[in-house]
Amino acid sequence: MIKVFIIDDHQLIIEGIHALLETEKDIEWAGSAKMPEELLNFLKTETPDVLLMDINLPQKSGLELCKEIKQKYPGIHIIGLSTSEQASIIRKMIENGASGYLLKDASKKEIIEAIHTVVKGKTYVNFSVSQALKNKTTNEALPVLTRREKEVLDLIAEGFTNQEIADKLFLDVTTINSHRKNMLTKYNVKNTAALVKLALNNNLI
Amino acid sequence: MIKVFIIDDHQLIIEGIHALLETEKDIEWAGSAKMPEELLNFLKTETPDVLLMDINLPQKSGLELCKEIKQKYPGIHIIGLSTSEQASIIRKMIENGASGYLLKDASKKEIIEAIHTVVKGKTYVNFSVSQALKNKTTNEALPVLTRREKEVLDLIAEGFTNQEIADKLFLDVTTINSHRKNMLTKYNVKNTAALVKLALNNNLI
DNA sequence: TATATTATCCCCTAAAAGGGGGAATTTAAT
DNA sequence: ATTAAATTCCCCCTTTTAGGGGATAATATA
Repeated sequence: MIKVFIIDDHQLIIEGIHALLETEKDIEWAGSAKMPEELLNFLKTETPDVLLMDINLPQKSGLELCKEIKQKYPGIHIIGLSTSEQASIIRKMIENGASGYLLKDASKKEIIEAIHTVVKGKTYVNFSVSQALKNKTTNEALPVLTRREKEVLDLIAEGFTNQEIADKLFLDVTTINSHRKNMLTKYNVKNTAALVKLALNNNLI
Repeated sequence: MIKVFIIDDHQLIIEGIHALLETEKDIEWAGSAKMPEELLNFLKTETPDVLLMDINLPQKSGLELCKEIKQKYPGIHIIGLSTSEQASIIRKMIENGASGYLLKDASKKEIIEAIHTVVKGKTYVNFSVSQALKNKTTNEALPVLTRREKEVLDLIAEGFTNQEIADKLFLDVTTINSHRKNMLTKYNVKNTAALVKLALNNNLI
């Protein structure tokens, strides 16, 4: 019997997957959690074989949680669950110890296949995901914002001008402008509007 | 028997809800769709009692689809399904003819209750949603983007200048600039960066 | 410690956006 | 049929951003 635990902040998805797996004879429902702490508490007493993990958790990022769990309990096979096809995120999940990655448009068949694959110690990614990984080889992981850049970009997105930001941060206008231009260059976008969109779509701010 | 149809772009959610409802004796699974066209095709031959609709569909906004369905098939009771707690969106769904609204963190109990409620002609919103509606009375509904404004804003967010947008849409630069300025005024934001942020945060684009 | 990155500031010019008006023509809704 | 809303275009002028350079000090990081 494969013991499967799920962490997802949406009750409906938990119950939906529970119902999906219930018909599988070799899969045992270990339980579910909506918050990272619940999961960590659970793991103190019990150890599931497979952990399905939504990577868009509200409090903690799935990436960090994945890393943490894998360090403490290396025996647990983690399958990331998300709507995101971002190659960079998927890669990072795998780097952080996940054994698999499923998009939420996976089918029942795929999720069961994934569970069976990872308990054997193999890695599973479903078709759409592997497509995403292939198609976006060029699409490297996005550059990271430095602390200052994030600070500036936050204020830009709130509608402040370079001058206003400079005043707030007690810096020169040219400094703010440099940061702005650096960000445009490093993310390869044409102007601030596109920068803000990219940043919001990728949870940079 | 209550015939329930679901439209959602995520296969896993479709199958999860399917599995959830399967144990209910008075609920019959009418089918599912991932795209609006599939749904519209289905409705040409059959008529479900309840339509569960994810409002964050990729192609068409749930709001429009809801309106369209209700006009053509007033007998169908629509329940909006979403992760968004935005009062403005929920209100608009109801205005556009939805009989209910469920967050994806609803439980099995709630979804079944919702189905039973709406077929009686009543309106159902789950606890979290009604809380959201109450708490955000101050949070007025955001102005709506007109079709043209949305078109322009999409292009602005992609990084095009007024001139480039004008060329694309075969309009004068001043027209695009007017739209841009109108949007700044109607959403009461200081510049394009803030406009893009607001639009993305509220699913306007 | 040597090297790379980050953060800060400076110059210049051209392009784009923003702020204030106004006005005519379509479209949609009552 | 008559409003109301949306779409289109125009003026003037100022502020802000973008693009091209470059330079120096402060932190990390190997």
